[in-house]
Amino acid sequence: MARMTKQKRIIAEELDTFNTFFSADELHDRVRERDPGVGKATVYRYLKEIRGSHHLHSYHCNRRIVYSREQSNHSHFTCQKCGRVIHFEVDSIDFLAGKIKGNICHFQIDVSGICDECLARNGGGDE
Amino acid sequence: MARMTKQKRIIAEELDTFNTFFSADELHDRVRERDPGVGKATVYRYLKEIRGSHHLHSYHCNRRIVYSREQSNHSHFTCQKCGRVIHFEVDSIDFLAGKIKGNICHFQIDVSGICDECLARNGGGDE
DNA sequence: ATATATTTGTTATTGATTCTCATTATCAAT
DNA sequence: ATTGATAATGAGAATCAATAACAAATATAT
Repeated sequence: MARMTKQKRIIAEELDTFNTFFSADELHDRVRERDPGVGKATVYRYLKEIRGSHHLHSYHCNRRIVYSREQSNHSHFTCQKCGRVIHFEVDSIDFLAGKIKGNICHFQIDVSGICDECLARNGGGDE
Repeated sequence: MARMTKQKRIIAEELDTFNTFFSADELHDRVRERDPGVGKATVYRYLKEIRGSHHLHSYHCNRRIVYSREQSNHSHFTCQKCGRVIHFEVDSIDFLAGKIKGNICHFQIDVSGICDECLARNGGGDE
């Protein structure tokens, strides 16, 4: 069973200062401002420990793990040519009805394709 | 402008032998069966070159890039506790209407939360 | 306070992807 | 067929977030 430690307390408190998405590394930076001795492995371990609870949600974005305190439906469109990422929000999860067996912490929609600008430039790169 | 080469031809042909999702590494393996000299960087470069065309779609899954020849709406639910991944299909993209400015090659929905089994085991890991 | 199981920090690895750069190949125009 | 400009290649190194290993330090129940 998990034990509370000085390090975890600091990490938990600093975690609470984020209002938006953050990475393990960003959190580690804030933690080290208070205690330079805390190793990044400890941060990664703690995040893994509490993710999935209502305190922390995690998901993938551009091959990295990203965290947020609030449940979110942050979704994005990525251009496969130029790599540009455009965020958007989806308000309803009705389309998921009946598909998930479990407790949904959050969802994200990942759309990829060719953005308008790249389409204008070379017709979509399919020539 | 892109030039056709012996290597690209082999890669393109082997790519066609996949009926489902595949990774760059898996493709590299098949390519090397025909020409052991083809480097992995060439495979990665070619995939990057043609992805987004109607010949190849790419998306992320668990911090890796995965490819498919067919457009797909392959979506999944990942349990944040046990890591289990459950795939499902979503038939309509009506809910994306008006949100994307560009040409949609494919989309995926990434749901995360706690699966039924983990919920039964420890109530969601939030204690 | 003692025992013991967990946690920590350091350091080393992993693993997919990208970069480097000298060499080679493509292709349009001679 | 030859050339020249430039794109492509292969081998290996670099990157970079995330993990693993492990000895030393700590927390909690007794």
